[in-house]
Amino acid sequence: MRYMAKQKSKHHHGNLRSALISEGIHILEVDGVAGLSLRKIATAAGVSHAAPAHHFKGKTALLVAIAAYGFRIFTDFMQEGRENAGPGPHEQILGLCQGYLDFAEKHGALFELIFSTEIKSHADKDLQNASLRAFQLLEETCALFEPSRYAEKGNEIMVWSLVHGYATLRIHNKLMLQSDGSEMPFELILPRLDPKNSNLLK
Amino acid sequence: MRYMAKQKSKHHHGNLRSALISEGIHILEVDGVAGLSLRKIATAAGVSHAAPAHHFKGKTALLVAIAAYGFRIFTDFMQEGRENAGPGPHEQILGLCQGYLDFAEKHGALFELIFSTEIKSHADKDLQNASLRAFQLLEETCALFEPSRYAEKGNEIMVWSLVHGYATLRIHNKLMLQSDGSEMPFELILPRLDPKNSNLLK
DNA sequence: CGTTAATCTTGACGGTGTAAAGTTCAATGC
DNA sequence: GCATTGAACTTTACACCGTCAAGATTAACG
Repeated sequence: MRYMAKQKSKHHHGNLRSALISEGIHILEVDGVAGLSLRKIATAAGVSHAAPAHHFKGKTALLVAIAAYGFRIFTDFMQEGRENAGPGPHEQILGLCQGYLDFAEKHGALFELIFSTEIKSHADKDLQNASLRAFQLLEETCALFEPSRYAEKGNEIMVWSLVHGYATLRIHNKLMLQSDGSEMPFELILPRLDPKNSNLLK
Repeated sequence: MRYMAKQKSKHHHGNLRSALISEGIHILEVDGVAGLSLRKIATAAGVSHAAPAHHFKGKTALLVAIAAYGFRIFTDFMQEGRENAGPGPHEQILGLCQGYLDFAEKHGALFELIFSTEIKSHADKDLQNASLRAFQLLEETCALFEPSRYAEKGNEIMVWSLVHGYATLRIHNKLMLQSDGSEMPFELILPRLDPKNSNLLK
């Protein structure tokens, strides 16, 4: 259900594998990580509860595949955030972070899944590639700045830690409030970095 | 077992409630969050699987109690990190963060639990107090610096986000490496803040 | 000493992931 | 054209899980 097989049903189902991932993401957004079970996914895809075993080694393997897909959505959000931002280096990195935060807010369960210890510990190639691409997008954006004076990739890891911490704390913390009750905007805690080629235009 | 009741066994067990929390933390360190079940905790405490229901409303309530205890350990780690650091403001905040990171490393499962969405969403008073105390310790340390020019509590939230993001990313990411393969030290990404009363001694 | 209430046990229920065995069916070889 | 093969899926079963209801035990109290 809810998922239209692209090719006419060949064997019994057609393309169960991608359907399971698709249904998994859907259930994730509805019931959260806690409500995501293999049997529920299988039922949603219209197959018996043991059918997924022929496409994924176990529940974790299916979750890993879902997470890899989630990572690509995550990367798209960051990319889009960048494109919607102004051309300046600071605007660019801020836009990327805004995409980061938008994803965490709109796809909270998926965000929780892709950064859960159960998933990241399993060394799946597809997942690692998807995860790496996300970080590379950040690296590209950080390349607009002079590298950190203190350590190689210092800027990258500083920004990544900052935005990731901000995102996770915002999800389950109410500590991020200013005294007037409004939320602390992320741009106010992101340090300004030295733009590269700052001798050209300014 | 493994836990000695302090008072001679009164009813049947004595003080099941605290024993369950204690056993829960122990199992957590051995089997991780995924391996932590109500029945396992009950068995470890030497009672039947339904006994915990008389002390905690459900599994989540027990986990919340464990998390509250974990938050106090967490706060102790930060306190100790501060005390082991030098007297300067930057050394103090760095020491606190080091305690933060030590806790995340040595008590990874507990760290995962206390910041899990399942726990933090439940509004338990004891948990909130324990959680608040942790943040207050950070606020005290940030009081050694001039407040952020950009936003109230800007320093607090910046440091908290930074160290939290660094800790969580370090747990399940291998991206924090410099080109020589060594880990990026936290002190290299923590921006220097303006110490308060900087006109006195220097 | 009898009552009461808290503590804990026992048993049962539906749900979970996983493994084994059986069934269906498309593709392949002759 | 037809039997064979093997993949896809189903059925059945098992151990474990959280939770609930009912019963047993025992401390505390009048």
